[in-house]
Amino acid sequence: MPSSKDALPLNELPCFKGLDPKSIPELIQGGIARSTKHREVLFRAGEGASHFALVLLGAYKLFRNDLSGHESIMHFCSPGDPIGGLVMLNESPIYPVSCSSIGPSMVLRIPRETWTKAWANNAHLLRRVNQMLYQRMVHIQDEKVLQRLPLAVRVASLLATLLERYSRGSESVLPVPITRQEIADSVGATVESVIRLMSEWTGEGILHTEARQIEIIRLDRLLQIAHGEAPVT
Amino acid sequence: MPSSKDALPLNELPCFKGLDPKSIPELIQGGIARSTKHREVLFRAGEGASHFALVLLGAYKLFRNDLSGHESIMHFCSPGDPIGGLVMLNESPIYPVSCSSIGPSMVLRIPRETWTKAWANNAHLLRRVNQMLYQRMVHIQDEKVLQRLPLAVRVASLLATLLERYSRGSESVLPVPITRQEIADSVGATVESVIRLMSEWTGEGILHTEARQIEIIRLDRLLQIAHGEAPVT
DNA sequence: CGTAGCCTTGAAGGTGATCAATGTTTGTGG
DNA sequence: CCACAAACATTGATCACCTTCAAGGCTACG
Repeated sequence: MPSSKDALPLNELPCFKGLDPKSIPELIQGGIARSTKHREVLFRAGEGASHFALVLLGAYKLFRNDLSGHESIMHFCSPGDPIGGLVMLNESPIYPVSCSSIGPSMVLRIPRETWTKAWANNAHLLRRVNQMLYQRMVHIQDEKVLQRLPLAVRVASLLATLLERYSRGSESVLPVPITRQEIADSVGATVESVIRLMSEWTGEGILHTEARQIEIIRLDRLLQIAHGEAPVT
Repeated sequence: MPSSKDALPLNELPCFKGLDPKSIPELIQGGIARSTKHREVLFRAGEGASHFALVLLGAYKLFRNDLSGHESIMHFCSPGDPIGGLVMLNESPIYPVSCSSIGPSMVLRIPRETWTKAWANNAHLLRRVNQMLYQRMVHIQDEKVLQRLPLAVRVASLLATLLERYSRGSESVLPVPITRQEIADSVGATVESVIRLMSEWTGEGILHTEARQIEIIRLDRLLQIAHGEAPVT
């Protein structure tokens, strides 16, 4: 067992919160902490799902490729997020999405066996998983509602959401090195379009990018744009 | 208790399949079958979720409205689908979507109490619900992947999916009166664009519409379009 | 028989895609 | 530590797809 497991406050992860700490070892039995480098692939859509995982550090993206190979990003995972927890329910589970890390990251990789043994019959845990799934669902629905709105609205929404979810405290810098390509893949647009928008916003002092770290200087204005109240330029 | 409840083979609904038939009455305690007319609203996004429901007959759409009031359709529900089952897990649940019927339909409306009493601690049922939720998630992800592809691909995909999901047997007519506006709201486009496409397809003998019933004559060609293999016109 | 909901068609215009070229940063191996 | 490659960022020109706006027709139903 890797020592890192003890070092991390597992019982503070959202899906374990409130549980009897003594029951946790059972839930992560066979779990191995795995570090991944930037852009390293954890698994690919279509592979058999032999493990699920909990994000410990960094960030991961869940995505799929369309016919022409373009990536479509479904979700950005931050510490505490379960990965592949939902697919475990199936008999012969197959990952519906691919997963790769953004920046150096770490997951706790837990064999499916542990799921069937310790999770599948624990109503409390199942409700927890359900709830996280529900939130992810609402989130993806939020994005769908935005589908018809102008690109500026979608990008502004994404950035605001990421800032809210990722940043601890009142930090205004996204702690994850997200590229403009990834932003484009997430909102369903091209890099060029995203760049044009963000360049404009940088010029207006709303954003600032340094070493791939995106700083949101004027969250208020970004939210205005996200809500379609942007003053006509 | 309405007599219709006994008339319907509840134990054949996907979420009850395989359960001990004797346990079912407990699961639908307080449930009332409710008929709804075409376009009747079952609940609105933002309302407190006092009930969940199972679709018995007909169809329902789950949707949300964007800033400017446009509808965005998240899901079409067919018989057996649970409605609002996921949101039940929250403390003070609030519907994340609105729901209205398409054509005359019927649901079994079950009070939240029954959920907390009979469902919340039943691991088997929770897994079932989880699984249906999972499928809905995969489906909405499928749609997101299509987001960047041409409208023709998205509409063709939707029609093919609906046919597959809704039609019993090898029927080629969608048994639900879906309007072009609803198709547009589902794929994130305007009515006019959808009409132009479908008119063209009707001209080519792929589709046929009569009394708002859409018949898919050449599923093979529709699938070609959906897969981006459409011969250049 | 009139209204409401749905379908249709046309013309004009814009948002964002595509293509192409170039600059910049990061990472890697000799 | 330098050189080279790979990944990322940027800018401009052109063009297509789809939206928007407008007007009119069809069908169902109270």
